[in-house]
Amino acid sequence: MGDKTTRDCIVEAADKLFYQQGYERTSFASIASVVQISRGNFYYHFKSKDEILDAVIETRLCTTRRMLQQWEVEGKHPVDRIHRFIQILIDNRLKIKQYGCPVGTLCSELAKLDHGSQSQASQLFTLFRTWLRKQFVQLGHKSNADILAMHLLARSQGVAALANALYSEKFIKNEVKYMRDWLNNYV
Amino acid sequence: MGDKTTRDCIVEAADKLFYQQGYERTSFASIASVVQISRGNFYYHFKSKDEILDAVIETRLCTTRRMLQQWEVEGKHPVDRIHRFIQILIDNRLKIKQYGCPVGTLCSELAKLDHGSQSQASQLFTLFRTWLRKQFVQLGHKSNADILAMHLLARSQGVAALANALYSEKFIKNEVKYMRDWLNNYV
DNA sequence: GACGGTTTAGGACAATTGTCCTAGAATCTG
DNA sequence: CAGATTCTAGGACAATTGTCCTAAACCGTC
Repeated sequence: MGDKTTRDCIVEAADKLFYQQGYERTSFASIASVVQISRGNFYYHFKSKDEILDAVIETRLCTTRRMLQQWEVEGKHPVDRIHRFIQILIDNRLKIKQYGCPVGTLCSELAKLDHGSQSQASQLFTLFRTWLRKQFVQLGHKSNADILAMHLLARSQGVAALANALYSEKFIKNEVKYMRDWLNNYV
Repeated sequence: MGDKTTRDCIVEAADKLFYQQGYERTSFASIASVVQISRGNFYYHFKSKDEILDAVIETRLCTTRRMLQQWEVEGKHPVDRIHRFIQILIDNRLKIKQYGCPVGTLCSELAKLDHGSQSQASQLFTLFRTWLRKQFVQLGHKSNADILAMHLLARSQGVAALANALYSEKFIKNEVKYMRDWLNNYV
């Protein structure tokens, strides 16, 4: 476990399991067996299961913010940065075809559970939305930058959803090529 | 309940609840309270909960097949028929923003549960895929008809997923307009 | 009205769930 | 070393889950 605190280990394991099995499906027992702590020990670190979910979302928000910031540094041109966004579909294609998009599937599950952390989870989308919009604005699309950002976000969501349902890697590659062409023709 | 059999009532209620709350979340008790039968009575009609799921999927497959057949009759031109497909996003926009796409969310949940009926559920997608492909073939796109079918399917999935996550009706309308333009420019 | 198959109600079952409690171990502080 | 604080283990708790069982109600047929 290294030098990470028990709390961090719980959040890390929960993050992974929530993605792979879903939030509700993941029990305290299954997290405990991964982290190797007793079931009763959770309640020293978290008051409830919902609180673990909040911590997981918070972690994901931080990670995503950092990632987007990093992309901002690496990509010289806005087009390069948007291409970097599209690239995550390729990079994560194995996990996507198996578990779908971590953001999309979590939001979908929480919506069905009518869970209170729903709006927090959707902030993950907002992060990408705002970031993409910024890039499109820099490309001169002031009036419809948000439309374009949402469009690209939806496209990637659709790719993830279908690739997961049909368990197809090839489809991801097809669509990514399509998206790249779209982007290059648009700017 | 009319003259429908108890079995039909169970499947109907389960269908609705599976969509609104998810498969795992929906308990026998909650179905029972809708159909107004005792919990123990289920096992006369179904051997297990999985069997109810199978029946629900089977029903959805039948309904979808009928609907696609109907569209085939109503739409004179293949383009009209594809537009009819896009139109479901508008027709079901209220439910979509609240619960997502019934096909997409079910497949996503079953994938996470690693459920045996996963492939059955994804047949729902295949139904649309085959139907759309057929329309594109009739439009003369022989070599990439399947690519186009999958593309449109993914677009609609993405719209549903995002509209659900951000609870936005307006976004659906935006994207539908976009999809219609795409279709008209393509053919 | 008596019979036999179909359908139903309601409770029992073990397992699992999230939650809570308490006693003890570990760690830090003086 | 003594004491206080932080952390942990493990069991108890009620509630809920899917499943199963049995007896009674229903219903058409003789």
